[in-house]
Amino acid sequence: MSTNIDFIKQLGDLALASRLKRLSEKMLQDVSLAYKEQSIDFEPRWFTLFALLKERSPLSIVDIAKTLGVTHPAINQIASEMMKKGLVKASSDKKDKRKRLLTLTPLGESLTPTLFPIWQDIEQAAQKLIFETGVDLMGVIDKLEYGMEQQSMFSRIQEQTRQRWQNAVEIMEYQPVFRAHFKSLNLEWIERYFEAEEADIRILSNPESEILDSGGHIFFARLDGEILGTCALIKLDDKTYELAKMGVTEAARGKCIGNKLLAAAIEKAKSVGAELIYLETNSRLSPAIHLYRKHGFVCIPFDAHHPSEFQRADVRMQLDLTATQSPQVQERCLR
Amino acid sequence: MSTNIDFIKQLGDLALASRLKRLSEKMLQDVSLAYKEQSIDFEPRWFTLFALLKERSPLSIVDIAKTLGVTHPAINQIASEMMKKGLVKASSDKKDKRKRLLTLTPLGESLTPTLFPIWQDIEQAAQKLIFETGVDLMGVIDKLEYGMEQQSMFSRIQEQTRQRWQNAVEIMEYQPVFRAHFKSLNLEWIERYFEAEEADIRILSNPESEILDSGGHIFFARLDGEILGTCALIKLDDKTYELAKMGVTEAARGKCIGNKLLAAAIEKAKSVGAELIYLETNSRLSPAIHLYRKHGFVCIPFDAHHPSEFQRADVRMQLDLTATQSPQVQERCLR
DNA sequence: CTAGAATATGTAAGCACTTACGTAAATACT
DNA sequence: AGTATTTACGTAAGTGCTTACATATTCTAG
Repeated sequence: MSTNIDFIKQLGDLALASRLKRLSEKMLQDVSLAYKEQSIDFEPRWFTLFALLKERSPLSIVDIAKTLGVTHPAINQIASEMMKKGLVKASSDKKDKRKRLLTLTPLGESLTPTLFPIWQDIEQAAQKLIFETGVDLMGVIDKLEYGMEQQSMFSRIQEQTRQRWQNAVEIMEYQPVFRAHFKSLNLEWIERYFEAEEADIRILSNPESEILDSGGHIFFARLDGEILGTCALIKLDDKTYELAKMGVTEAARGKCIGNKLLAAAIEKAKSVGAELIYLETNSRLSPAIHLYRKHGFVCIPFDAHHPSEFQRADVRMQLDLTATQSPQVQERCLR
Repeated sequence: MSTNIDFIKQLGDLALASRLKRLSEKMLQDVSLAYKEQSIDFEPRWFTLFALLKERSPLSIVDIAKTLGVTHPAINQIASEMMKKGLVKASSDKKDKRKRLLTLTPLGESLTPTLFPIWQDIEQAAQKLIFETGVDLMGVIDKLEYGMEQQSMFSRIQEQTRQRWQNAVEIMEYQPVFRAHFKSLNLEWIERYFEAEEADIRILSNPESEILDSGGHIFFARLDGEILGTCALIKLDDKTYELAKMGVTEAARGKCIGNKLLAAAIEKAKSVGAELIYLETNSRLSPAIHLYRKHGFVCIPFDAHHPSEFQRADVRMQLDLTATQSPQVQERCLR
């Protein structure tokens, strides 16, 4: 029953996991057959536990599970099977009454001379198979395991997704048709966390006169034709701009839209010769503060004698554009 | 919960299957997480079926199972889940009423634009991970699959076992202490399949005078101190020997003991300058005949005018030692 | 020294496959 | 044409793990 797996091959790296699974299942099946053929009453899944107990025992259930990289119920189940066969026995730890310590029974120990030869056969068969591939397969598996330990497959996929989203997001400067978006995107977060103040309404209703006419800029993030985020750069003087009115719609969070908007604003400020970007925010907006930090903004003292235009402001930050950006910050912002 | 898997590594190639299994399980888990994180209602195990139906449909259950290398109940279960979600629909084949043909529903088709991007993310994440190993992993898996298709892991293990047994078997020439073994080993098979004849009793009871004194040889196979098989070489004339009285005890069949005994006998005959080995046997002893064939013996006509000493003889074979042995025969005998 | 957190274990249920087996339809073989 | 075999499929139960949860100890911080 040889199956034609060309289709699976054609799926490429996507089917990696499926193929590895099938491969391992077939191997374990064959090993099981080999035991049966020599009428050895031993299951392949007992092997790691047996080998571990042979080398160091007694060991507690959880210790074993950790060492073998499986969950403790798995060990529990395997151990109870082996106990039924009389290969393993359990005793409770004198010092820690929760622990149940496993050891091989004399019968278990006495099985070794029977098992050892067939293990050698299995190992050599595997070795020859691996040799045919011309690759140090165990080394490759080591590297795969190491790579996944460093960064899980899940996190790697996430990273790809973030990158894709970021590439798809388009940053644009203000156009009159975006006026309504500028207002609604900002009211969304203001009304969610605070209350709209008089200054909010004035600025959001008249972005041209309040921001653009005095030399400021407003940016919009568009994804698949939809405007999902905005932020403004208000000119304070020739060397100083204020970052304000940054908002990303709830549904589009996690797509790094804020990241890209902020990067665009900083880029623009640099290109028009600014030396400092200043901003006011609220301590409750920790994701925003985290984003500012990521881009190099640092907190400055909140001087109560110099009150903000906004009641909600309780944090002030700034970014010194004359300082050379640290490589770490640059790298972070690409994520 | 990073587990310290040094112990597993130490097991080497023996733990290959376990490690592959754990690796694939972790990957599939992470892929499942990635779907969930993007709130995509899709299970990793649907993937191959979905991709296959997308490319070519309709397809019957068994066809799909074969193409994807799993059993048909697996497809049945996956399909019924996907049908519950409205992604797949079934229709019966007009030509063959046994068949149930699967296709994607329009809803299923419409899922593609959602799925495609995340598949790309997964593929690229896998690609990067593989790249870190510095090896063409898919190529290696191809080779492993091909290698196991050529010869299953089971058969490879068997081969190793046979080789090990063969190496452990020790061939010795006659010593007086072996006289009883010579008799019992032969009576075992003679009485099982036939009846001991007068000539049997005479030869088995007096091997020295009947075989050795006239220039013959008797060989014994010993494994772990036990005598498990024997065979004799009777001198007919300076250039011709007869192979006879070959017997391996029932319990030790399958350990290639006969193979090694026969090889030793042929070797001895060559070394004493024989040009032909002749033998008589019975057609019911097909394993023995197969063994003789393996070593290059060929059947010769059974000339009834020239009767055998034994009633049971109905097959005559011979091996021409002057002919150069074909490489195939040589290779076969090493197995 | 004591409440709450952490740890070790057991048990149940779930999951993604498998094997085993039964039925219906198609095909092969006289 | 009629019977035996093969093929397609469904269903039930098994397998070897997992997650989820309950319970008993031990540790730890105030």
